[in-house]
Formats: sequence, structure tokens, C-alpha cells
Amino acid sequence: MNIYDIAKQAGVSIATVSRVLNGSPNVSPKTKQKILDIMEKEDYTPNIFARGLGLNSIKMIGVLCTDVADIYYAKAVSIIENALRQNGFDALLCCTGDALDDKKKYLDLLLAKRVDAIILIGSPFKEKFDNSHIEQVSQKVPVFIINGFLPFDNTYCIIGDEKEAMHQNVLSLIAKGHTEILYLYDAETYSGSQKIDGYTLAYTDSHLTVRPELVVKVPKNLLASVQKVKELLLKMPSISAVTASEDLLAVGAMKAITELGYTIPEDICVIGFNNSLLSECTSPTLTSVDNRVDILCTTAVNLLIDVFSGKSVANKITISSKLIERESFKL
Amino acid sequence: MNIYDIAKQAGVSIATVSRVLNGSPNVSPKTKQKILDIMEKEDYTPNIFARGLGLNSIKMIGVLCTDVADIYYAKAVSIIENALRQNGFDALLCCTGDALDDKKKYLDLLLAKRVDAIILIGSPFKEKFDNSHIEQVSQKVPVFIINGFLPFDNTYCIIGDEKEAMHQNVLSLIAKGHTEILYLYDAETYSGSQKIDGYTLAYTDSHLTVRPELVVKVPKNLLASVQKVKELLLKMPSISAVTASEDLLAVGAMKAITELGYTIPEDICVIGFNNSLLSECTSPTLTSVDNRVDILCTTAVNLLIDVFSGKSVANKITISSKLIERESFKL
DNA sequence: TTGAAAGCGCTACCAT
DNA sequence: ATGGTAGCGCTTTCAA
Repeated sequence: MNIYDIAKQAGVSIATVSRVLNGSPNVSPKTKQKILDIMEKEDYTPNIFARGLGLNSIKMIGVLCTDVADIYYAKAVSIIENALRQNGFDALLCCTGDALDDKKKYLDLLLAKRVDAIILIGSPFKEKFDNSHIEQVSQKVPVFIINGFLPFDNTYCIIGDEKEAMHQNVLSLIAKGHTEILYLYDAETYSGSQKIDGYTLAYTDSHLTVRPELVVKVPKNLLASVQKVKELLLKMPSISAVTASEDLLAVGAMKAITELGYTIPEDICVIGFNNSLLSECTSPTLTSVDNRVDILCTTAVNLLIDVFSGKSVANKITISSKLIERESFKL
Repeated sequence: MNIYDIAKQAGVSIATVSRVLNGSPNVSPKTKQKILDIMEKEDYTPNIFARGLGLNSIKMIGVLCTDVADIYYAKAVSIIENALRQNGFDALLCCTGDALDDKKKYLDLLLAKRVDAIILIGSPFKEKFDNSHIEQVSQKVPVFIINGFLPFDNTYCIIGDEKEAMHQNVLSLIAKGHTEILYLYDAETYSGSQKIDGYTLAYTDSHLTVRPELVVKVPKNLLASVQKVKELLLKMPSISAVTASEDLLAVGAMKAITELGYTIPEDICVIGFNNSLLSECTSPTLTSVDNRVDILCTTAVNLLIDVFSGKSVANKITISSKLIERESFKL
């Protein structure tokens, strides 16, 4: 069933049918209704490929992240998918994994599918590395980066102010008398370096020096972080607070702390990051930074709509994060 | 840049270029190489819409779930996306939410995008309700259902044996002397009724009668489940074990139990379901059923490939689940 | 091994 | 308000 069949049945030309399809005002109500009825009766669906061929677009957005199984990316994808759909776009999902080559490959795949734009979630694309592939992509379609920054044309970055969030966290801890604050992180991403900067800044502000052995990289893995934090606590018993770049690491720290017989938050307090489901599941519950991934994502989609409607939009938008206070640390 | 441009540069016809594009053997190596070189040089990408128009497919699979933000669906989507991509398919993601009308709408949307098949994750499509929309869809493209069952043509169901898993859980509890076993569930899905059946069966097997007030529906929400379980425990102090249809509910139960001053597993033991990240984060860690979502998903994709290659495949495949023993209950 | 040409189904421009 | 028609870029069949 195609536009010709419909036209034939209705006794009109395909042009008229096409007009009805595209909501053109230049069709008499009577003709329009007749055509609509026939479409309904025949359960007609326009061929998206033919339309795409003419328009060179089928309103589809490539959404890239390293892994949707990650609870944080999953939330982001969920919000983005919904926001896109509300605007008539579909989301073509692409989980790249961590290998750079795969990321490039998947970008090419998305371009080959003629997506209208690409949304990159997370900051797997580190500044210090070669990002020319992203720049190339942005020459073909607009690129939106959530929680990452690349200063390219046609590239729009929406980032959480995680530097400031971490800055405030550490300042609060210092104000409470903590000076030996362990910082756990797992990835060297844009967002990762922002957080470290915030941590460092708080020390500088307070005229204290950062002890490098307090800034520790651990795998994003519960057992590994428990193990590592135990070692650290035994080696440096003066540690009285832990902050982490990710709730999972903070949960690992909490387990380590508890297993060594300390109490949270009395002996050692803990602050996580991402305000994930995990932060409510632990006992005590975990104080954590909400980097407003919901706002980041909806902002990204709004920006995308604006770009497509020809509006002039900012290349970099920063959204402030927010500490969600629970039991593991009270302001 | 299109096939005509390439043909012109190479001094051949578009038919020859098309042959190269499709890996036809009927091209002389020399011509082929020349064309390949030009494509490379010009950074040529075939137009997917034109190709789709002719072939009526662009190797894209619609993947439906109620919400990818849910940790369980996220894992499933992740595995499916990867498996599809390894087979040259893209995943068009669709999060429908819970409303039936939306589910229908999104199915139509996917069909309009001319997806080659549809994968339904979870069993949001309850047997007792009207599933004619799914049947209709299956008349156009094959439908694969993960953890749900609908006996339609061109519909393939891959389900975890959760009935048996729950059956075994409860039998084990009964064998340990527990008779008042609370069962918490959140959704009336296919998988949900399987679990209840397993629970009931274990009681029947053991010549005990199920007390209906021990089978309790709670919202999938931490605070709500904590609250509810506290009430229940106060009202029925004889409860000595809790099983749940979802880890989150089990975590809620654990919090309730702990807050009332009981010890896990000594006073009350707990078994979760889905073997999610949460089960490792609690203290004590949560014993939970792994329903092998990884196997379910890869099996679904394998089935899909088989269907497309014309093989005859089973309409219903059951995969056995597996109890992962942690601290909250030991066999 | 290669080429010519007929679709595939739709959009949009130009007429009327 | 409606019709005619030229693309859009590719696949595939038929000839050579």
C-alpha cells in the first residue's frame, strides 16, 4: 500500500495525498477527509525511507554512551529518549564501551544511518586526547555533549558544575575540622578532572596542602574499592572523611569503614556523587551530590530543538549541582 | 557525493559501483580496487534511505521497555544493543512507560520506522489483558519477548524459569524451618505471576497452606517498602523470612528488619530477585536470584538472527535461573 | 565483466 | 485546490 494506491482509490493525484500526509492547508476539507478515511481503512503507513530519501532525514538522533548498564548513563538515556520522543525524534542507541577505536567506529555507523544529530553522554572523550573524530562528526551534524567539553563549531556542551560541587563538599568538611580527606575516583574524564580541581581548590582556599596519597584512583568495582579503602585506612588512620567521584566507590568506602569497626558518620564521614539509587540503599544512607542529570539531559534536547529551528544557542551551558544530605554526612 | 559521482570518476556505470558496494563477486579486482580507492578518497557513505527504499530494511530493531532507568532493564538493553550491533543491527530504543495506550502508540511508531523486528523487554504485556496489538505487530515483523509469553505466530518468547527459582527458594526456607515467609512483589506481570506460582507451589508441596496476608504488593520504591514491611513485621512477628520479586523491595525489607532491631539472617532471612548491583551494596549482602538476563538477551538476539536466516526456531525457550548466595540467606 | 534502465515511495516545484 | 512530474540514491534485472 503506497501513496499511489491511496490516490487511485480517492480519485486524486499523489500530490494531493502527499499534501494530506504533510498537513498542507491547501486541500479541501472534503478531499482531505476522504483521503484520511482511505488511509485509515487501509492501515496505510507512509514509507519512511522514501520520505527520508527526499528529505535526507528521518528525525533520528544517535545517542552514545560507554554503557547503558551503568545506572547513571541509564538514567540519562532514559531522560533523553523521552525528551526526544516528545519532540518527534527517535533515539538510536549506541553503547561504545571504552575503546577509542570503537567510539570512532560507532560514530561512523551513526553517521552512515544519517542521524540528524548526535548526543554524547558522559565525558569519555577526554580533552587531552585526540578528539578530531568528534570535530569531523560535528562538521556533518550537530553534536551535543553532556558532561564533557570540546570547543568545536556545531558542538554544544551541557555540563554539571561538579568542580564547584566538590569544592563546596571539601570546604564543608574542612570547616568541620577534617583535614585528611580521602578522594576516590575511577575515571580520568572531563568530569573527573573537574572534581579533582574542586577538591584541590578547597584545600588551597583553606591554606592547606593536598597530600597526593589522599587522591586515589580505584576501579569502578565494589570489591576493589572496599579492599583499597581498607588498605588506605590502615595505612593512614588520620583519615576522617571520604569523598568519591561515584556513589559506588563511596559505598565501597562505607563497607570498608564499617568492617574496620569505625562508625559513619561519627568516626569517618562519607560523601558520594551522582545521587544514585545506591545512596538510599546503604545503612546509613549516603549523602551524595546530585549533578542534575535530568536537567542536563532535558537542556541538551531543548538545545537540539533550538539548533534545528535555527536559533542561535550557547556552546557551553553549566548547570549547578546540588548536595543531597543524608546520614553519612550532615552539613 | 553519491553513486553517480563515484561512477563518473571511476569511468564505470553506477551498476558496477553498486556491485562493489554490495560485495558482488562479478567485478574485476582491478575495477573494484579503483572504485574502492575513490570511495575512500571521497569519504563516500552510501545513502541509507535510498538503500532502504529498495530493500525495505535498514537493519534496525525496535527495542521496547517500560523504562531504561530501571537498573534491570538497563542491563538488558545494554546486552541486547551489543549483541544486535555485533550482528550488524542497530537498536532503536523506546521507553514506553506503563500506560497501555503509549505502548500501542510506540509500537506503531516503531513500525512506521520500518524496523525489521521488535524486541519487548520484560513482561509489561500481561496475559490477562488485551494483547491484540502485539498480535497485529507480529503480523508485520517478528516479535521477541524477553520474560513474557504470548502464544502468537511470529512471536518468540525467551523466559527465565522464575517460577522454579522461587519454588526452590521457598522450599529451602521451609526446609530450614521457616513457615511464615513474607513475599513482596510490585508488579502483576507474567514474571510476577510465575513467581507467585512458585511460592504457592512450595507451600503446597510441603503440605502447608499459604496465608494470603503474607503475599503483599508494595510499590517499587524504597521508602514505601520499608514502611510497609515494618507494619507487617509488627503485625505478624512470626514472620521469619522474606522473599521479594525485586532486589529493591528486599533492600527495603532489610532496612525495615534492621530498624526494628532484628538481625539478618539470624532473626529473619531475606532473599531478593534479579541479582542487581544493590545486592552487593547492602550490609549484610543480599542473597538473590540471578534470572540470567544476559543469557535471555543473547538468546533472543540469536533467535532473531536465526529467524531472519530462515531457520525454524522454537516459539518458547525457558532458561533456568540461579540463586546467588550471599549473607542474607545461606542454603 | 559491465551497462542501461526500471523501479522503490515520497516531496516539492511548477502549472493550471 | 489540484495535478503533473522531476528528482532523491540505490538495487536489480535484463542485455550485451
